[in-house]
Amino acid sequence: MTYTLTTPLYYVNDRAHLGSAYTTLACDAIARYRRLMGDTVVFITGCDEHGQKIQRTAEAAGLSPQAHCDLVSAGYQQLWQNWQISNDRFIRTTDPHHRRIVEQFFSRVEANGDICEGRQQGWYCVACEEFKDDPAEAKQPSCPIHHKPLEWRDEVNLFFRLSAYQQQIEQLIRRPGFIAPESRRREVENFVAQGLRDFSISRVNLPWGVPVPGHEGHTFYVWFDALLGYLTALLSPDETLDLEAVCQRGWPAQLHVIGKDILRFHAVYWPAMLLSAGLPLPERVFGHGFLTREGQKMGKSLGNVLDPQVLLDRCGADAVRWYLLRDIPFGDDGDFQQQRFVDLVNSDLANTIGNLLNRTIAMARRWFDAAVPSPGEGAGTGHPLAVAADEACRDYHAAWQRLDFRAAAEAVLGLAIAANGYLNDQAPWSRMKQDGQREHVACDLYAVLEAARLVAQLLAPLVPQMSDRMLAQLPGASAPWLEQLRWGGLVVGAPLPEPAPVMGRLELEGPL
RNA sequence: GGCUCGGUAGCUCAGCUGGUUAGAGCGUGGGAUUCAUAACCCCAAGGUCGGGAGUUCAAGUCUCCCCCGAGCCA
Repeated sequence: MTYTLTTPLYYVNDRAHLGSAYTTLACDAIARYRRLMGDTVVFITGCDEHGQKIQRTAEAAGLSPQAHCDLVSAGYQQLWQNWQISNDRFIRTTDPHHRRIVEQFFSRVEANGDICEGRQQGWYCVACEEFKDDPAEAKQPSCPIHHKPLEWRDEVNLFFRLSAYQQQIEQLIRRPGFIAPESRRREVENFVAQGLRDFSISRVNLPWGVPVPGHEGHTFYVWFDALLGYLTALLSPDETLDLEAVCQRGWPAQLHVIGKDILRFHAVYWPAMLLSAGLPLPERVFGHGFLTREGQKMGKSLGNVLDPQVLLDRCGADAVRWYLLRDIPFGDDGDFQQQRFVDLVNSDLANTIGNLLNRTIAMARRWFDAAVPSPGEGAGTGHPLAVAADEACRDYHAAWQRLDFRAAAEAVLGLAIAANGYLNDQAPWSRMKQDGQREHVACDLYAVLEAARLVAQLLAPLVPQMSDRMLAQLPGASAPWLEQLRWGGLVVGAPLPEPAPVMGRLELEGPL
């Protein structure tokens, strides 16, 4: 099947921070898992580049808005490339073909009678790109989030008739699984229960935006055009395809992964817009939590921002992926703790898993002519490690269904721990000193190597580079992943190369 | 102000419909071992389960109040 998933289209107001990297990493893991499972994946990410905030940021930097956007979005693309993110698309809302999609979408919505003119009056936060509810007589109100003064606006805007979709949205968010994690659903329910209000989708006197066709002087509100980027991303720039084609190109998305702060846009506004345009709705919206650092909010003022590029350069992609995916329950807020990060990477990846592979290959090479020993009859599916592997696989796949990376990682780890324990119980190094134990040892080593191979396979979506390094040391026939996950895939008699550590221990000097 | 989530070992968290000595991993201490990336394996210490009251034969698990933290809405 086709599995379309998206990160948010990141706003190019500033360069990427760890939060964006976290979302993107998580999506990358999901995309890799689905591909391995045989799905046709369309993994979309990109940048959202319109709006007054961008215009002002560019001005402040002495750049044209376009030049500013080019710069920042190139930074995102480079960053994802450095992280080896496997996105299939990178959409920019300033891409020329995006404008065509926005126009088409709008005309559908307008034709459906869902656009009306209205006067929008109130205090506006440019940083939020949002009207606030402060009373008109307020003196110099400021935004509670950005701590910046609000600006008084009084303008005629175009409104989208969100109120017309009250019942359909109520029904939608009641659908089990649409909003995930479950704990976040109530929040949206409460909001919807208060009654949906029409929201403005255009701004006047804002040149940096997509012009609204047929409405001179109006450009689209950033959120209206940003969400549509998910559709544009499905169409190639050189095609003359239009909105009609998105359903053949992977729409509806199976999953929107977003930060919890923009849940409402994705779970309420966006579906209503799609309903109005007669397009199918996404299957699921997953709002994950935020990351703090050593218990504190990351921010420029505190000077404690973790730069994803620095993190990558100093620690490597796999270490960071493992820590974030394995230690933070996906959906909850998480705290980045350097000591714990180092402890977990070293313990899980270097010691438990890396060393398992290393010690087993070393033994097999020494005593069995540097090749995979023959297990005889003893290492069939009834073998304790085969049973453990089977259980690990079951837990692992079940965890992925819930997007529970942590449980998936723990399932893999459990198999590695079982294999290490088995080795210690059997103590092949002692048996080799006794007569008549050679076959027994051969069988044990085969089973442990096979368990290590399965560990490597299961690690593929989580820590792909480490997985590759492990598999390069374990001879196996090439086959689809699900077949690779069956016990017994290791090729008897195949040469075992000299073991090389697949994950070095992290030794960080100074804070990240 | 209304509502919603959390507050369980140093750290991150499990603990279903209330029922034997409250669990796991990391960290810490000890032991065993030598195949291995001073790794692996085993054992141990460590918690009055935010505070208080109540329901019950029995509460981390239910009810109420309070304290702390996060969030949504006003």
